[in-house]
Amino acid sequence: MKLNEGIEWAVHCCSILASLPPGMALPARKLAEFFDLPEHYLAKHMQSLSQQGLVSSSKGPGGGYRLGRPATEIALLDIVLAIDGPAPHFRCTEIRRKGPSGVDDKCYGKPCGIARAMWRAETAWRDELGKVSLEEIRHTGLEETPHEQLEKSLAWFGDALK
Amino acid sequence: MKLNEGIEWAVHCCSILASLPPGMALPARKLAEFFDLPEHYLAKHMQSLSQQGLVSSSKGPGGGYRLGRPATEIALLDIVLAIDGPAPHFRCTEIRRKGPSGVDDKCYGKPCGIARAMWRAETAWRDELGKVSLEEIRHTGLEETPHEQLEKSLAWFGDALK
DNA sequence: ATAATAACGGATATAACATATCCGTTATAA
DNA sequence: TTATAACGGATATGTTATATCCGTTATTAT
Repeated sequence: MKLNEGIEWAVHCCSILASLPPGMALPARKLAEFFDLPEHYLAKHMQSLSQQGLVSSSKGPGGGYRLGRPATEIALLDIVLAIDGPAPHFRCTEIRRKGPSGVDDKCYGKPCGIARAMWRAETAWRDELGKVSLEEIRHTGLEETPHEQLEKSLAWFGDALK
Repeated sequence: MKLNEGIEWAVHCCSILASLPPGMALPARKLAEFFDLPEHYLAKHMQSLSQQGLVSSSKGPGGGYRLGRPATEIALLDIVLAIDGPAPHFRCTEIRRKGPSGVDDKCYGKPCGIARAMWRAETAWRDELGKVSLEEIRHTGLEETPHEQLEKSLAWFGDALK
């Protein structure tokens, strides 16, 4: 199993948006260029973020994306779910009911113990993602970005936002 | 993202094997029949379990699969990894290094904070799966299986093991 | 010995999903 | 009026999961 690559893209893009001067917006085109990503496909992911309210969008020249709420109030989990969708990764198909020994559906109460255990693990995963704020991501990212890259980025965005 | 359906199959099958009288083995054919699963495909998954030592196999008539070690010493995590493979779900493609502002690879020390956060969540997931033993799965399963199904199952396996 | 069973590995076919592009539409700013 | 940019829908492509089939080897029962 592999997580959607768009998750990595979306988190990085949100982190950039979190560092944007208030009032400014970045179009998907610029974000794609900055990370060397396929423009149209990234645009699709940005639309998913927009639908969830994580970013707000404005059309037309000078338009683009900005954060939909403060970076302290966006969890890594929010971004992951926006891209990956809300469905649990483990899907119980109730094979315990199938086959020659299965009995009527109404004999089974709660979901089977195997599914419950798998879902508990998924809850632990989500909880961990829920603890991380976009602000933390942004801060750590800034701290750990090489100086040279930081300068190049500032210059590039300076030009881009002209 | 969706987890391999074979995980559900494998855990259920292991749970059956854990209830098998010592010395007995069940062929993939019988397991597939019992859960109404595609025989050859299930056989592939059983081979994965075998490669990891979770089950041991014996060829020829009367042969089949049995647990490779006591159910108390097999974690749900072991089964999940045997089927799903050891690779992490989140794969960092290092897009931070790409694009016009990226700098030389050796300027980047540890993996980026986003990947680290994603991997922390995955560790939480694995930890939770590591806490659950096959013996617990088996016990819970037995307790929650409808009486009628239990009787049918015993009869069916009785015939099957003749 | 011979026949039947069953795991095993490799090759292949099919279905589902992720990845990626394209197009027409709408909104908006210059 | 023109250019920009988000948006939604349709489509193409690639990759992975699902599923089957085959020949081989080991083993048991006849």
